[in-house]
Amino acid sequence: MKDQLRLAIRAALKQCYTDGSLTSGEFPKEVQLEIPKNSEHGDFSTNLAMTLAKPERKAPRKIAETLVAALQGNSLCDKIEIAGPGFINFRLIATCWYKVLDQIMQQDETYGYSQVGAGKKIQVEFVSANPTGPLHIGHGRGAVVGDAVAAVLQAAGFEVQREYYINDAGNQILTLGRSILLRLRELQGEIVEFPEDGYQAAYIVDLAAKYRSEQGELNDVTEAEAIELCSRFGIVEILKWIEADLKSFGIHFDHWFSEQNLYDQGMVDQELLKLKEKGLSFEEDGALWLRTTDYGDDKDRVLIKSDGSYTYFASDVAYHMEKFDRGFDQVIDVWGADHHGYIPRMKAMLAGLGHPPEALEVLLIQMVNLHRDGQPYIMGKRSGNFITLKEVIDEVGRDACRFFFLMRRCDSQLDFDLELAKQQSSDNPVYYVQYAHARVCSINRNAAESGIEPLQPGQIDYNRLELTEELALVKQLARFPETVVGAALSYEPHRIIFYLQDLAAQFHSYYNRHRVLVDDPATTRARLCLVNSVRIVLANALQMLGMSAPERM
RNA sequence: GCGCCAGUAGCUCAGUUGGAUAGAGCAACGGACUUCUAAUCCGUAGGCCGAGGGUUCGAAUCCUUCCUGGCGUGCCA
Repeated sequence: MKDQLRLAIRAALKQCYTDGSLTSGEFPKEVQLEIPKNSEHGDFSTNLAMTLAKPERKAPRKIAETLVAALQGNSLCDKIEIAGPGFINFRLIATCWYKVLDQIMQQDETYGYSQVGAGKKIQVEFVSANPTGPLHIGHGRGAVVGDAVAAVLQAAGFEVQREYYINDAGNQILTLGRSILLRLRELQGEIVEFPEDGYQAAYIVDLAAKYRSEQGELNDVTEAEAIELCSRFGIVEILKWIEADLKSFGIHFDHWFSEQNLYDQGMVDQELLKLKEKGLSFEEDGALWLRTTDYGDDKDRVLIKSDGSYTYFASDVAYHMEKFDRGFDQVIDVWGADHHGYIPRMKAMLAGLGHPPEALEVLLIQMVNLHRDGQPYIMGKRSGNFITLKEVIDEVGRDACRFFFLMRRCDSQLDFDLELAKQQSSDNPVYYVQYAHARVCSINRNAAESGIEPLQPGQIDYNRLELTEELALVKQLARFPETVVGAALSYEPHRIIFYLQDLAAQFHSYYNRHRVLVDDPATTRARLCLVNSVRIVLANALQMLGMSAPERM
């Protein structure tokens, strides 16, 4: 709809240039069309005349008049007006809008999906929590946002890969193995001193017990081998937990990428060599450094420490180079906001190796503050009230959980109230949206009971939809595809959540004011078509974001 | 000190990437179930968009200087 109008405006502008009524020959890269907040200003509005004021050296309103004259007689609009400082406001013919309903009924579960990203490969790497413990609430937000970003991109036609990077190398893995081993020795009756920097949590004891019952005791191996065995066992078990949690959230990854594998394949050394050959790295104080300050970082960064071990940055360099080798046009990393200091060095590394820094987009996920009944819920790792993601999902349910995580822009902090999220009341926006869907389904059941036949394309008389609320609903439905595209291109899935709430509100209001099933069959059919279009859009949006669209509530 | 993010109604937040009179949900107050599900709707009230300066036809949005909160600033992960 919008695109058609945009084309018409472009054509009009071109005509003005050829007939000489406008002279600058200036063509904006894109004709800006917006939906005015105030519906009296029409369906769409453009500021074109104002942007042309400077090159044309004429008053905006004069230019607008010229453009409007050229636009007369096109088949889309029934009213074109000049307003304010030079806006051109368009009101489309109602029958134009009603075509959207045909489109929705016809496309059904594919309505809202597009091909704007066709041919582009994007990778979204998210969660990537260390396999040293269960996922917590903060991981949950990153998981849902990452998954939703991926889903929205897919809906816009991009080829998307979801990837989980497993940090299964390095110090914390040693600590994990050591911690399990010590607990295992305890179970074997030894008295051990548990170090401060070990993992204290109870699940380590569980892992030790499981090791003991499945693998037996560890007596005839060296310390190093024992730690190694425990680490590997722990990683596998914990990854099983993580995968199960994510699965209960409806999230699955296309690819699990092991850091250790990067080392085993020699890729880290290979990439470090490349950096050296390009003269980007240097040795100092017995360590190997990357000169990231050449590309805007405020400090150079260590790749290999003076004791010969690698930093995480070293494997991250190799990992990201490997991502681009796989042919992605865009790589998205979803990180906790506390890692933001890492971005400059990553971008510097990419620039040094000849990749445009924009090819990596880092989405920072701000903190989640847990609340219960309005009171902050303090989580100490030491204290007993540490709450895992699994417990949250079990308590509030998958749909509510996902909805709450998507309700905010990801770079603003999120207050998550456990009581509110599980409340099945009007305070809870999840049910508000789902209820709208269930209501349409209920109308359909009633329609079927009273013998109304299923809708046939072509037998619907849209002129029966003459109420202003009905036209407004149709316009809202027409906005869904562009909302999805906008959410995809800006990596902002929360836009769809707000769209859903707006649509549900409009529907509930309409439902309360007017009956769908009325005496007149033609009106009934037209209204059934309208509310079912609402149902389809609600279902598509919910489904896209991994939530259910219940038929009854 | 430096860097990143945020600051919009009493609370939690949107604001279509610079557009017209700044919006929604809670909370408050007053109404609507004999009618397709009241997990709903209708109405009232609520604002110096943190503060100052700048850019222009036009700023919550862009540039700048401050103020407040969070996070970061390791040869930690």
